[in-house]
Order: sequence, then structure tokens, then C-alpha cells
Amino acid sequence: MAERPAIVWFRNDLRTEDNPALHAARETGAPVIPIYILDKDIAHFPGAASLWWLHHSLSSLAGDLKNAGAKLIYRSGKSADVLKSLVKETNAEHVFWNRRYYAKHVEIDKDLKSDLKAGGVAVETFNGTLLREPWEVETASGGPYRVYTPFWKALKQLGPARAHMRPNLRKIVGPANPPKSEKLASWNLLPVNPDWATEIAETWSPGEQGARDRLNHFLNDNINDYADGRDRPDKDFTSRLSPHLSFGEIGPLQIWSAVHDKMADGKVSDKAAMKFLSEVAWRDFSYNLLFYNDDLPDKPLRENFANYPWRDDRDGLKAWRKGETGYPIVDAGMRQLWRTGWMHNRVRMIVASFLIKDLLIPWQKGEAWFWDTLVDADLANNSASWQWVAGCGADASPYFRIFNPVSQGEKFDPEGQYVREFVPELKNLPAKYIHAPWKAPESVLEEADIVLGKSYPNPIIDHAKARERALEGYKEIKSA
DNA sequence: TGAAATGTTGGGGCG
DNA sequence: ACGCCCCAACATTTC
Repeated sequence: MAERPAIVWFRNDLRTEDNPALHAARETGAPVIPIYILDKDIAHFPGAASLWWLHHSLSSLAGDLKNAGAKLIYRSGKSADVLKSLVKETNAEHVFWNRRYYAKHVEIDKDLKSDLKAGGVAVETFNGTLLREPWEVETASGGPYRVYTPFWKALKQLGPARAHMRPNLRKIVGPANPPKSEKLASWNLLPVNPDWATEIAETWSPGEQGARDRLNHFLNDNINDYADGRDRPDKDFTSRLSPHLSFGEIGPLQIWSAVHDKMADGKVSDKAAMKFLSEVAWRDFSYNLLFYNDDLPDKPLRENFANYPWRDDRDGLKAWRKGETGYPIVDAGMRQLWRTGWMHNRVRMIVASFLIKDLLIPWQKGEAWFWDTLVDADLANNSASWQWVAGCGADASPYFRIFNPVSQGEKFDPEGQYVREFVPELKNLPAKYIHAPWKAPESVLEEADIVLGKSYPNPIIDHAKARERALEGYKEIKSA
């Protein structure tokens, strides 16, 4: 082989379009070796639902790369070691990757970069994940933003990192003899025995094409209802792009640009477009928080929350996980999560508030469950959002903002259709009682074929009392 | 990107 | 006609 190859290390950027690292590799004109490394020892290794997605996403990426002309190499082990040995083995001249933002991952990348450079390898890294790098969006006085609204204003003003997307690659040249690869199937990323992913598989299409389809569907059919309808779990007005974004099958820049194209065509109102993009920008904000706060996934940003009188309530946690709290909107959300790997955002806030403020279970327990069960589990979003609900994060919801699961249900699922779908044992209950079955007269329950405490649980806690208790705890840490 | 408690206002019933 | 009370509706405050 005359020419020394260029390696592209794929991580959470599993796409061929507008992928700066992949494009840079192709620009060299050298044979391209794309690699994905499964590193089981890495901090925050993906949860089970994410691994299901990862399998399909990798398989889709491998297909796209193969069609373009290159073979995706699978290897497992400590990522720095694997990459260094691949460089040695192939005598690679270049290594490219798109950056990560969690301290423990940044450290690995930084060390690897300097090691490779010391060995004479050209390493270049890029922004393949965010609208803007964290250090590009700074307050007037020079630090990172800690409040969302000014952050969003600054980001809008600055605009996205690239105005023009890099096109989908149709041709990449790989080496004549590609390096050895493990088999994706041998990684056992898919569940067996039991296979709990059947409904997840019916709900989602992992991969770059699936991401494109989802974006087009949203832009054509739903975005104009987004601003008013996005809070309705019984409707389909959200983009559902989160897992695709999480794995980088699509980037926020592509979304930004597609939305602006639709606006320019007059197909999408400014209000709807900006509302949606501001939600996409929350993701950038979360990555900022993660980048500047090493402990974001583990420790409250507001340190006094470490002293909050949390309870160790195993039964409560179990009921919450299984969707058996006796509060229909909470249970519907938790079961939607379990069955489909995803939960509507409004309901995420409701179930999180319930775990933290009604059950007084530490937010990290909820974060861990979401990490394992969400197909869109994203370290920055997950950590920042749990801290937001708990009231201990940056620009957080105040602690005393406690959701009432009944009134939230009545407000955002007024007919009870969302509850009916995911809590089928309540499906015959009239809308009037569906968010508070314990208030239904005996005759109504009988008519609906419900025996509280048997076919559906009684509330595991009295919300009004729980609210008082949570506020008491807040007083404690405030005075401390 | 709350909810509950408390305060204010104004219309209607009624003596 | 008038004052008084009740209470719904709305606004403000508090957690």
C-alpha cells in the first residue's frame, strides 16, 4: 500500500452527512479507515436501551459506508490502546474524530491526541455535535452562561458553526486490504431471553436514513403545531429526533439549516420554527453545563442540595420504575418508557417531579433509570434535566415548583387518551376520573371493570401530604 | 416549562 | 334602595 491511510474514529456521530471528521479524512485523498470501538470500561457506558439502538445504528452506518466504498471496523477494548495499535498496524498518517464534552471522555481524547502527535501522527478534531462549541458562547464577562434565555439569545446572535452542510458522501476509498474487524453480532448488544425490544423496534428506525425521515415528517406535518402542541403527550407534535441526535445520526446544524429552509419557503411560521430551535438549543446548553461542570451527572450543582433529607425508599422506587404508583399520568409515562424506550417530555417532567418531590428519592436514582431505559439517553441532557427538575441545577426550576400529577394529567391529557394507551386497565374509565381513579364512585369503577388495589394500585402516597413534606425538607437545607 | 394559599373584586341574593 | 353576605372569578403572594 503506497499511501498511508486516514483513520476516522466514530463515537456519537454515526452519520456520513455533515460529519466533519469523516469529511476531513476523505479530503486527505488517502484510503479511509472508519472505526468504532466498544469500550466497556468507559465512564457512563451506554444503558441497555441505548445498546439496542447502538447495534442498529452501527449496522446502518456500516451499510452506508460500505455503499460509499469503505468498511467500518469494529474493535473492542480500551479505546486509546485500540486506536494506537490500529495506527501502528496500518501505519496511518492521519486520525480524525469529532469532539466529546464530558470531562472523563475529554481526558481520554486529549491524552490520546498528544500521544499520537508525539508519535508523528496528524490528529485533528472537530465539532460534529453542537451548534457551537461551549467556549464559543460566552457571556460579556467571559464565562459560560448559567441561565438559558441569555444563552439562547447569544447563540442565535452568533448563529450556527457552519452555514453550509457537508453533503452526503457517495464515494469514499478504503484501503485495498481493510484491517481485521470483530463481528457486530459478537458484541451482544441486543437483548435476548427475554427480548424486551419488540415494541421499541416497532416504534423506531435507528440510523441516518431513519433520522432524515423523522426530520422530514416533522417539518412537513407537525412543526406548525409544535409551539402549542408539544406539551400534549396524547398528540404527536414533537419531533422525536432525540435518539437520532443522541447518536449523532443527525446533527443540530442539519436541523437548524433544514428548519431555516422551510422558513424561507414560507412553509413554517417563525414562531413555530424558533420555538423548536430553542428546544434544540437546550441541548447545546446542557452540553455547556456538562463541559464546564465535571460532576454534573453525579453531584448537585447547588451544593446545599447534597444535604437534602432524601429517603431510601426501595418500594417507592420500584413502583415508580414499573409504573405502579397509582397516579395514572405517572404510570403511563413510566410504561411508555419501558415499552418504547422513550417518554414524552412533558411527562418526563411529571414523573421526575414525582420521584424527587413526592417520594423524596434522590434524583440520581431517576437519572440512572432513564440512562438504562431511554433510547435517547444522553449524558448532558439527562444530567442537566434531572438537576433542573430537582431544582439543584443551573437555571433550575425552583425547588418549590412541585407538579400535581392529577392536575398535570387533566391539563395535558384532557381526554385521558395517553393514559388509556399505556395504562390499559383504566381504559374504560370516563375522562372525568381517569387521572384520579380513587375519586370515582364505586359504581363507575365497577362499570369500568376496575378494582382499586387489585387491577390498578391505589396511590402509593398522598400528594398533598407529600408536597408539604418536600417543602419541609427544602426549609431544612435553606436554613442550614 | 406550578400549585396552593391568600387577597381583591364585583355581581347577585336577600332581608 | 341599601347594606350585607356569599362566593365565584381573577390577581397576588408564598412556598
